[in-house]
Amino acid sequence: MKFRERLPITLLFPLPPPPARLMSNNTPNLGCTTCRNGHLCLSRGLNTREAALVEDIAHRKIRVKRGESIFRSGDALDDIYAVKYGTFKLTLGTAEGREMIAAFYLSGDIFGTDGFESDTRTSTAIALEDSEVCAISWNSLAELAQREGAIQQLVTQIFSARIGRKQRLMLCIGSMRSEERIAMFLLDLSERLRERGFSNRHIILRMSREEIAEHLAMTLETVSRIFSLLAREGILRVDHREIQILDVQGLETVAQAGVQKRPVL
Amino acid sequence: MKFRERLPITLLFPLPPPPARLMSNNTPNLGCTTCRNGHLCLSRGLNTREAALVEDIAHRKIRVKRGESIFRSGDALDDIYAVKYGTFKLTLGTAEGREMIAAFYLSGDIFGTDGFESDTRTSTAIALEDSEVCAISWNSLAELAQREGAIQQLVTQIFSARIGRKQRLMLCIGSMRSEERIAMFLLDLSERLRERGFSNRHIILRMSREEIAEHLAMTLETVSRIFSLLAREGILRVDHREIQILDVQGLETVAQAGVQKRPVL
DNA sequence: CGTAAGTTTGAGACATTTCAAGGTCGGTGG
DNA sequence: CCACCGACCTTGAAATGTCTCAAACTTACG
Repeated sequence: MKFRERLPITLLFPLPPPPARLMSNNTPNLGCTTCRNGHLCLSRGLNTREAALVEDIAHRKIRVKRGESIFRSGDALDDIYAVKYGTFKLTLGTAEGREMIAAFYLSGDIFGTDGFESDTRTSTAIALEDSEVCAISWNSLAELAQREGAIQQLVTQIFSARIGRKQRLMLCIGSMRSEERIAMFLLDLSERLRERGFSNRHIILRMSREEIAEHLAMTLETVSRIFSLLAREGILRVDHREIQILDVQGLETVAQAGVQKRPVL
Repeated sequence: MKFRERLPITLLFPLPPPPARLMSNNTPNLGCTTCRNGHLCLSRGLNTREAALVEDIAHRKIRVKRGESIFRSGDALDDIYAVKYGTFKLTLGTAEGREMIAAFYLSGDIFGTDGFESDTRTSTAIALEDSEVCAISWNSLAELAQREGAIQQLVTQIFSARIGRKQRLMLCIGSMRSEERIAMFLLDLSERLRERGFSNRHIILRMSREEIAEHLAMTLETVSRIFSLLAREGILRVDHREIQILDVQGLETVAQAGVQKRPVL
């Protein structure tokens, strides 16, 4: 099923597709320097010369349709990716069929950074909507980092931040109740949208209840119940995948302490 | 309370302390090339010349007593560490007081690799027994990696492996029941001990039930109950912190599918 | 209009936590 | 030496949060 905006265009999450003339595969080098994600992506914090170097190795664009994968578990590992526009999920799986979504990636996010110890993908990246990524040859980037200290530092930061993020998610899953996890998830998403220049109060989810559940280690029914609960509390307005955060502070409170049961009068 | 071996010395986990003459702080450069952890640690897969370069920047040794920390959340981030001998736990915490143990590190493990995005520690590393680490200045290592492709590759592998490990733990916590988690934990520990040349059937735990619980996102009571259960099933022999794996295959089965309730005849 | 996919809601089942009590071990001091 | 203490571990019973199963509903779409 194809997802369609049901409202007049509200500038939301994620970035709308660029004009059609840019949509062909192997677009000519458009450049990180002009990319709207520059402040988040691989050229973050670099000077013009350094950014140009990154630009040179990040020119390969790949478009994927909703539901298609960029890489799959078991694939050989050559590239890392930056989301140009769209959204991805990264799924982990075990032999016995347990599954989990390790992360969602928004425009400007870098992904595909695990599995270097075996040169084999251990996860699968799937587009949640029609999307485009910049593919960056890991060898080229490593070579570049070898020559350019600032770029090496940036790569380190990206890896290190990735570890930190996984750890926070782990802590979230391991120690929070479902309301708290959902609140956390929404606040995180909201913040990331804000960083990308969008409303942080008005979110259109690109993922299903089931995908949220798989990410936060719970069932889709529980996700649904929590959304309803938060809506009843007046913290959210929930209309299918369109979420409005009515009470940010309330949501933060829930994230920290769960919903306080109010005494029945 | 100081932990003491209660059995005739069985060569177990972790490495026994080196002879006393090596125990002073700032030991002269003893060298990764002669270190018994060489095959696991920062010189893994390097040739003699490269290993010597690593050796040059990894000469600083720090001893810590049981319960002391190597670094704490909020500290400035200068070094990464390799465990020379002993065991460490890495604890994460949130402002609201939720806690979790993100990892246990054994001899040869590298730790302290998160927080580079802000140059600030986001976790605390505490020794579970009297231990010693090699401190490696991150700046020196980065500089070295800049010149030596093989070392840069190794650093990448270490970071990437760290991400993979966190992901697997996340999957474990998110999708497994408590018996399965404990079985997984023991199998992982067993395998790591084997890699270090010790018995993989006979384990002396360096961590309390509570610490295992904090690591696997459950309560200490549940940990205790599962140990008892697995002992009743004949899979383990449990005597306080001394664990014998009697039935490896059985344990693997539990890790994959939990304990099957046998019908009451 | 019917179907499929996604979502909501309820009721009962279940795993794990919480609370509480008792047990063991090793160390310490009378 | 023995009694006591604190830290740690074990076990039970009740409480609780989440899951499972089931049904009904919505929306998109042929």
